Amino acid sequence: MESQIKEGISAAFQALYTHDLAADDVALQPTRKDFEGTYTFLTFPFARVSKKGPEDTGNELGEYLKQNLAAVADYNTVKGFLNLVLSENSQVDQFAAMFNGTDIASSPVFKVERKNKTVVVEYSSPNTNKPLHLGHLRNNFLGNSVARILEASGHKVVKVQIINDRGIHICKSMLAWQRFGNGETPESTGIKGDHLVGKYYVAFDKAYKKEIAELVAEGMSSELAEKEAPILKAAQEMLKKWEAKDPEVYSLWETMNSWVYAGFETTYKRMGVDFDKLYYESNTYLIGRDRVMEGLEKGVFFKKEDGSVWVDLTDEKLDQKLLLRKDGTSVYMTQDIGTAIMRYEDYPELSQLIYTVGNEQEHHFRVLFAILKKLGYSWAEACYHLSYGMVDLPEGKMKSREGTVVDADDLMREMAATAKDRTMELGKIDGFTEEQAEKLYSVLGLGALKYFLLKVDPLRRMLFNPHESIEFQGNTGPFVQYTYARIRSIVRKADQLNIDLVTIQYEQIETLHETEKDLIHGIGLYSEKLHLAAEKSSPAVIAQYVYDLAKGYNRFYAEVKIFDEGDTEKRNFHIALSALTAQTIKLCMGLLGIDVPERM
RNA sequence: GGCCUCGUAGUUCAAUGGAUAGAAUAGAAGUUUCCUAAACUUUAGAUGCAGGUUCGAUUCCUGCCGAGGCUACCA
Repeated sequence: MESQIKEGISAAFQALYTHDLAADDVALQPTRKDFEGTYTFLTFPFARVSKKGPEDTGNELGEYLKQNLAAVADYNTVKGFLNLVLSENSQVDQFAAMFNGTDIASSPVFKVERKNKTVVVEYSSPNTNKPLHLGHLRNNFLGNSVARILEASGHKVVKVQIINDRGIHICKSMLAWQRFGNGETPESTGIKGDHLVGKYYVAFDKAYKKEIAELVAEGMSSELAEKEAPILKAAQEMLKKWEAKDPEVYSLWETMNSWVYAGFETTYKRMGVDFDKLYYESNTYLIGRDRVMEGLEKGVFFKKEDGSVWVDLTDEKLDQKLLLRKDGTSVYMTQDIGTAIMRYEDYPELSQLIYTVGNEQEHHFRVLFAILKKLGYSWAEACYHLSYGMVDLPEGKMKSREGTVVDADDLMREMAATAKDRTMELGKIDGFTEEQAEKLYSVLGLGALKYFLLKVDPLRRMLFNPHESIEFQGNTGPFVQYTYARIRSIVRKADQLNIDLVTIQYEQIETLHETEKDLIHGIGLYSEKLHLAAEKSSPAVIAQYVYDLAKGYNRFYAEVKIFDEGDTEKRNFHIALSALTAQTIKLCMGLLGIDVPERM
């Protein structure tokens, strides 16, 4: 539809002003609600071409389109705004072309052109010393949704994560467990593995702070005390032993990590995210170290007197960066270099490598990409940091050591509980089995949470109030889910009545309700929105779109009698339009990783 | 100090340089005779401040004020 109009405007410029304006260069925008029309064309920039005022230009173009384009039934011009009113015929045609019964995949609007490109999308990538929290939820939902969006746009997508399983943080948990753990295990305590390990991370911090306080009391400066606290020294010693593969340390490390992985697995499953390939820092840091040593030999990097290895990025205005400590151990950057190289070796055909990581690490990734480039990897250009804003609480930033984090497992559980309360109040689970009801609560709670976190532009930092943020009314996941469930109810009824949606006589439908026009137009925007979302790596585009669609449907639902309609073809059309809307909603919610219920 | 984000209704979010700045929520008033009121309708309410570019600025530029992040031999 849109391309028809663009062609028409292009032709009009040729016919009226003998001016070349490629159809692709015609910019159309949606007509504002207060004016009649569907598409609006701005004539301000073309006053020079037409040698007339914007309003006259609009009138001339409008008249030409009305005469020569069947789709344009009428027009109106306000200042430089040419509003085009579509003919009802053309809109019915547009619907007929989009609707293909229940077989959505074969519908032209939803058809996907497979591109021969592989995109690697990284997300989650937690440390293994503590459980996942609210920040990880935004990360996982965002990365997973972007992967789905790219997949739906025709790319081959590989979902990966780097598991930060080595380093000083896990040594802290290990040390604390050794000293204070009394042999506790997830089995012995009934505590989920990731939470148990997290408990000892907190215990370490407590002991560390206590030691600092004691040293300061003995007269040491707090700055020095932070470095000299014996328990920290012991953790650093443990890291060295780990890198030397000391059997006792290594075995404890394997045990505690396995607890954490079992815990993460449960959480991911509940979140509805998964991965195609996992990378472990304990493997990649070795590659990173080798490549750094190679770079050192080639003179890309340099060594300081104390033996530490650095890269000089002052030419890129990025300062110097440490790559290997003087004791030879690796830092975060070292392993990230190795991870990137491994990924490229695993997927040499990749055209993009997306890192879903918070905006606090923007500097880190600028440095990483600059280093990869300096090492001569042409694919460094294909690396992209999908940065997103932090999730803040009303009292400020979440701090895991101060216990102000919102735990992912707790939050998901609470969401489902709220969904249950709400559903019970409304008395909507007649005929549900216990199992179906529980499933529904989980779908609704998770839908509310995912939608809440995804509807905001990723770049923005956002506020999460645990007690107020998640609603089930208005611009929310459950609102969209409810709209879907309502339509499914209609389609079930139509099935019972043996209504045939495939052989609708569209030529008998001569008039359309305003809400029907809006819906047809809205559904037609799907592929445009999908591409925009892919281009911007922004699920928020999809969330806004599907909300508008659902809202439009609810208006239709309230204003149009769907079954109670004398004209059989019209009735069938109402149902078909409902069915196509439901299909579109399901598809969009799928892009966000949100399930839709058949009943609620 | 330097670099990077961001300041929109009471609150949480929208707005490729375009019309009278959209939603949701909280507030006020309504809607239940096909289909699910987790819905629909009406109403009131906002661009931090000061300049500049433009026919036109929430959007681009400059300065100021305010919030956050980065600037680790943490990850």
